[in-house]
Amino acid sequence: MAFEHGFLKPETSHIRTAEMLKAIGHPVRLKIVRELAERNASCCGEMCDCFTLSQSTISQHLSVLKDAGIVSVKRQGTKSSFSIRQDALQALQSELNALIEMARCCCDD
Amino acid sequence: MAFEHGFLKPETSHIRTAEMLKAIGHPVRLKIVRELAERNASCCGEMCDCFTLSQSTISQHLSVLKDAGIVSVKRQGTKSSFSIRQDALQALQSELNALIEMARCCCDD
DNA sequence: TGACTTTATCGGTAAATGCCGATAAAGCGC
DNA sequence: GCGCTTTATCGGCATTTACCGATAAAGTCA
Repeated sequence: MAFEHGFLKPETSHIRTAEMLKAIGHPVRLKIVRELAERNASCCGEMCDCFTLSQSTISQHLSVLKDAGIVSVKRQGTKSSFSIRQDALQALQSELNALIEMARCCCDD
Repeated sequence: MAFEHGFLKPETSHIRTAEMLKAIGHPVRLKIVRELAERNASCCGEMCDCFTLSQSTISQHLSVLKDAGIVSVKRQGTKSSFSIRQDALQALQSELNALIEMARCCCDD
């Protein structure tokens, strides 16, 4: 659902970007992303250990991150292995860089 | 309410970061930020011209961005002049950089 | 097959969000 | 003071979000 296709209309990519930012714009999900970045990959149960929230809640947060394209999932046995999508973070990074560059050009500091 | 004090507990700054990301994680607000980055500064009325939304809606979006510390406001006559806070964007940038760096270290690409 | 582990999904609820029109507030110029 | 312009705030509404417990689904292994 996210990032499958290489081509996006500007406006669509704009919405995609907002979706990604929104996904990591929640304390729990931001922490999940950090935890994932610190390990190679992790499963839902492991993530649950980092929080006092219920398993279903964590699973749903992971699902939001997946739908936004921030993480990818791979089934391994009974577990689901989640890992960061670097391309997603880099897309956000270039978006931010562009904003900062634009702001630097025309906004007196 | 945002960024006034230099010292923040790690967890607090974590929440702040999420708040900023959430603020720009909305298509309208992301576009507002882009518009502001392209100009030096702008007022609410000018922003309204970029959208088909009502004035009160745009005003509220600007307020969200202000509360999150993404933009600053300066009253000028009857108008409010909004402009990007580069320090905020840069804070997000370094957050993202840190994440990408962590992911690069331990996540096989 | 059946017990077990792990994750996803369902149903429900309280709170937050996004939007609007109407109105208030603040600052001009006459 | 009185209009005028611009912005902020209020009340209300529909939708979304975040959370939970319960349950279903998928996989492993004896």
